[in-house]
Amino acid sequence: MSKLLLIDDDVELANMLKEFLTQEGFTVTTAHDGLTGEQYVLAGKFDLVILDVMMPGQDGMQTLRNIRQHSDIPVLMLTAKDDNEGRIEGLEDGADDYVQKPCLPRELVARIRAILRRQTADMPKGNDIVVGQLVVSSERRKVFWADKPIVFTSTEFSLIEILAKHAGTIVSKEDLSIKALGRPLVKYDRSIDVHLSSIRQKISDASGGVNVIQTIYRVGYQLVRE
Amino acid sequence: MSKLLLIDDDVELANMLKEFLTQEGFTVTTAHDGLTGEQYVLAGKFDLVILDVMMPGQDGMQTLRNIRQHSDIPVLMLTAKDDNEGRIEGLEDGADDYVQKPCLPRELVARIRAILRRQTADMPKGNDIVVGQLVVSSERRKVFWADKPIVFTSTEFSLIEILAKHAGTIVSKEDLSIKALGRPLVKYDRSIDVHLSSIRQKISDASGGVNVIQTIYRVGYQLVRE
DNA sequence: GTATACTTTAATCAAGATTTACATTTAAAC
DNA sequence: GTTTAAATGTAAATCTTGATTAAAGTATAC
Repeated sequence: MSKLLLIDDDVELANMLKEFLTQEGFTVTTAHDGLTGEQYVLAGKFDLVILDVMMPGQDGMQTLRNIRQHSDIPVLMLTAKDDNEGRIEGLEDGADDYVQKPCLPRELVARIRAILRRQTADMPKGNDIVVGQLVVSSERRKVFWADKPIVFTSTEFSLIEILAKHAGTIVSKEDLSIKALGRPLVKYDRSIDVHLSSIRQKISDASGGVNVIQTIYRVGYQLVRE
Repeated sequence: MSKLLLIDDDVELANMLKEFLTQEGFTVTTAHDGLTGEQYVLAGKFDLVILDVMMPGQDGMQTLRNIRQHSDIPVLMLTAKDDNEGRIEGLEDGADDYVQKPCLPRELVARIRAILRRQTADMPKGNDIVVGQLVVSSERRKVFWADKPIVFTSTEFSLIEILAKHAGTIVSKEDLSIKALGRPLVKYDRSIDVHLSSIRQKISDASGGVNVIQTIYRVGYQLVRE
């Protein structure tokens, strides 16, 4: 069954949830602060993380960002009532869903199952993302155009990987910066533009002039399905 | 059950703890100074070390560093109240957790179990880590490429072991330094680079030109499954 | 002590990321 | 339509990080 990591400073609540989730057939590990949680994510092979937003020390948002530096694991956030700002912030930083605290365990389970289902549906074979002729292998960090390898640098790969994951939808430049470069976009920062330029060049060379990355002025970029 | 090594100069306290931990199902060996403790670590097959920071002669920090030269065994440190500096220093030097003295035996047991659980999550099957043609035997501290042994130094082994444990995911250079060398990465520190260079050379020689260690620029390294 | 194996530092080169600079495009205001 | 300010594309310069080799420092065994 699926392995969950529960990060919450409230030990009592965590144990209660753990008990309930275990009964539902999940394997649950708990961590009671953000830093420990992060280490667990890197070490253990979990399928999903449940992360409390409000924690002393390193809070949930920061933990989420740190986790996203290294891992694409689905994250479900536990948030205080009506914290819509945090909700939006978290979704931008890569959270997969939200549940309000205090929560009905049953709802929590339903959302966990929904995310896990979505996850496995998203990625059919291995970890390869296929968009038309373009194949992005997250596992090997390699990219192909119709089986022909394209050599990308590390940052270029991160960018095309993000675009490929969200193929068909628009990703903001801000998002690209945070997720691929690990820092927010500042004024006059042209890094993303330059990297995208190189990526387009390389894909164009490999494909014979195809441009799969579309610019949406003042909104972002999207990888188009041919 | 798990075998613990308790290193503490306070004979009376040590015996008390030993008794309690034994009742909890652990097998406990005691040492009353750092040097003796170190020898025990190297000699015996322990699962975890409980180490007092304040000891006459060689103190706990030094003992920890010495242990980390040769072993990745989990270490839980016993520290004086509010010694946050030492706490940070110790974590940087590779301690797995902290407990304040005087401590509730029950909390100690909980933390021991937490560390051991985390540890076993790291190593799911047997003790040999197999990644493609590469076999890393933690027990014997030996490495093979398709049954052909490769001779690694102690540090090289620690590095490839860590990478193998996290095969398929990225490990930061900072993490490698802390876990393999037992110290944080400082500016202009090229040690990890040099060791990785040697490791690559040896694996390449043994395999006939294969490079299994991938660099992710400014992020870290990962062992790829071929 | 001396020899040996190992680790770290130093130095150099190569690869990658970011900034700069300028051309071009876009959308809105007039 | 024309103008304008902001946003984007891209080439080149600059800065940062990684790879590799050799040399210097450390520890260990004999």
